[in-house]
Amino acid sequence: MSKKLPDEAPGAAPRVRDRIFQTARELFYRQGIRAVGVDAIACEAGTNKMSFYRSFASKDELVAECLRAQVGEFWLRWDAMLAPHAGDARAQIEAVFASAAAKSCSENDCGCPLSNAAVELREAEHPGHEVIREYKRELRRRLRELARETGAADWQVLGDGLLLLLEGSNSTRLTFGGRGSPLSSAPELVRALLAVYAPAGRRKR
Amino acid sequence: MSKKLPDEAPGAAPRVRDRIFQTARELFYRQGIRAVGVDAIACEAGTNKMSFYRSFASKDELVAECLRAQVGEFWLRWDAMLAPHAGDARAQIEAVFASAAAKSCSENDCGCPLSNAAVELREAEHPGHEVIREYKRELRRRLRELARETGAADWQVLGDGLLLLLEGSNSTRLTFGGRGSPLSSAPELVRALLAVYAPAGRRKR
DNA sequence: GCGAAACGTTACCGGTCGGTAACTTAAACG
DNA sequence: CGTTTAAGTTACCGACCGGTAACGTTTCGC
Repeated sequence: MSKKLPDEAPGAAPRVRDRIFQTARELFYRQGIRAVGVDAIACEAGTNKMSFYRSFASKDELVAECLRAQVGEFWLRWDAMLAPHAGDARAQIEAVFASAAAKSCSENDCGCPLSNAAVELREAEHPGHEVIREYKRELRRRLRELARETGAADWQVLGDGLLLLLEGSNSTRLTFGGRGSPLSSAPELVRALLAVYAPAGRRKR
Repeated sequence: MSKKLPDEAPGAAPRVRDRIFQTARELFYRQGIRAVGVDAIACEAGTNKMSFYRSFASKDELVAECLRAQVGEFWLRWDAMLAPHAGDARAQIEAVFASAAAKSCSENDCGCPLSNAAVELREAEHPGHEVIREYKRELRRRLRELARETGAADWQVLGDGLLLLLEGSNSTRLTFGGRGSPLSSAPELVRALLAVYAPAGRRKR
């Protein structure tokens, strides 16, 4: 606490660890986790492998930490996205899918980094597994909660439907292009599901 | 054509190339493409690396051929699955999702091998890319065709909805367990979408 | 100024990667 | 029989993998 951290100075070079971390997140997301070695990460971050291992115990630990950071930032954006429509679950759901559609339509989007990591990391003992698993469970929980707040009787099914549409949008992103892809239909499909499962359009409480 | 092929004899050892091919497909699917080396494939197939390269030009070519075989077998199963309900697009759609749900609920299922390959193979020049791309386009085309045959006015959107639900089911398979997973709700969600987009329940022609 | 972190540099380790050369063995064929 | 073909065997290649040891250099707090 008494340490003076010369970080956060605008224009100043960030600490090596942070540079490595951000570089790794970018490379992992764009090229895939298994396709990027620690040498490439360190080099791209403007340092070398030795400095890498001074900041991270292993590549697997770095991967897990990248995934944790991804989850944390995602929920921050999630909360900020739902806040303007507090109390209106229907609007919140539509905001989620509008945001997902917008992000996916942008160039250079590679889908959900957590889902992609689940495909790449198949060894059962990888430290990233728990991160992915916990994230997906939480995502399902939140979507079901939103579905419940719409007043839908079958809110579990509706929530799972939202989850499947969201995951499907992420999954198709790598093969279908941004515009004209099936995920541009997602917002309309969400409204269709809402029309079936929460037909009254009644707001929470 | 004058060659006598001593293959297909029941109980006889298949040709080396076929053994390698089937072994590779299994290992690629279970452990991931990048996680399996040609040495492991050859060894698991009961032969060695040299025999591998006598049958396949490179690992990338083997991967592409595995993906092509997967696509071919998938459409064979697809056609066989739809045949009993010829002329009834609604029943055909439900058959597709019932089959997908059944397969996903089984143990050891790892989702769609083509979607997984799309995540693992990010180099733009990989020969497997075209296979994946063509398969996904064809899948979308067929689902939209089925949607159109239900008489739905917005059959493009309905078809894309079916695609997203299917891809979402595949994507969630690696993180959520077989039973009680969101994909068990998929058949019910399909009926909901059909109720919205093809409410008359009218059959083709 | 001084000690102590933080960081850069070089070399190295064993292992595995995809891929190849050269040689041997065995079986199928006429 | 001899020839051809498929297949097994061994050794090897350069490159890269994740990870480490040892040693300089810079920078910062005190």
